Amino acid sequence: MPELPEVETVARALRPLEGARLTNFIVNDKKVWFESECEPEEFIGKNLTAIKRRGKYLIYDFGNLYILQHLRMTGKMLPDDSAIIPAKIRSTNSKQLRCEFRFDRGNYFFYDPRRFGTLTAVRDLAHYWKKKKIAPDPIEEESAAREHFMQAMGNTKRPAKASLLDQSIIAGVGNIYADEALFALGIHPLTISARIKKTAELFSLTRAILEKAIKARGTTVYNYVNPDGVAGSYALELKVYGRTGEPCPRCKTKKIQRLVITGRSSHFCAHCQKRS
DNA sequence: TATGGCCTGTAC
DNA sequence: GTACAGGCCATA
Repeated sequence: MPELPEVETVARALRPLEGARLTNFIVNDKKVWFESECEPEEFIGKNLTAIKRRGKYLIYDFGNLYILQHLRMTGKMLPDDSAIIPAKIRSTNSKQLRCEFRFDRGNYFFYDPRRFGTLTAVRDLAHYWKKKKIAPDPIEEESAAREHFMQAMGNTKRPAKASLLDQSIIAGVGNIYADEALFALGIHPLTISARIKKTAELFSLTRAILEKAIKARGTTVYNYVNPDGVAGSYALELKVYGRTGEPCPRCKTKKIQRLVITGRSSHFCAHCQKRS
């Protein structure tokens, strides 16, 4: 479920592990160890010096050697005694418990029912972001991210919705916050990106929505995401996402519509969000 | 640039 | 049973 605010919430919850030593590291699902520059065993015995984030990636900094974790749709980091992990999964050595981090300060499972999540070991972060075309983080590197966004948006004819989901244009935005940002500014999701006049405002508003969602500890739609088992509350703030058929909260006349754009569902108000 | 595939679970 | 799910990658 995680977009930037959810990943940030996870990073904050795991931050007490900074300074801890990784005493063991058990990979249960080989598929999780993706495009890595070394074997998992290389991390055993190392100190976790910092936990950072860029876009939707969690960064475990082991000092010139990093693990990048992507939670994709259903990935969660949970303490090994978490009640969120079903007993069935626990007792069958399911691959859904993708791996286990054992720190001298506590053990964590990477629990991921759909098994889309990944762990990637890298030595050179900057090189990795460049290779994967991940834009600067809109929260951590605001001005660089804004500059990049302005330039990239002016350069593409793709629909606004597709651009907001494109991590090479803005990092960390997924389907929920993309729909919310376009609604907040009254931009139709099919508007050609380069034709948007309020590009600067779109960046600022998207950033503001992400910040507000971080304060709410993220959005929880189907189940819990946070390592402490507490649900995020931003779902209460959603204006259009998942509200197909409900009256628009702004004009209160038209109903929220659903439209598939580049394979993903978009939610919007045809009255408040006109194509320019 | 758009499409299918990866996986499993849940809602209808 | 069918449709759908917050993301990304490989492929055409």
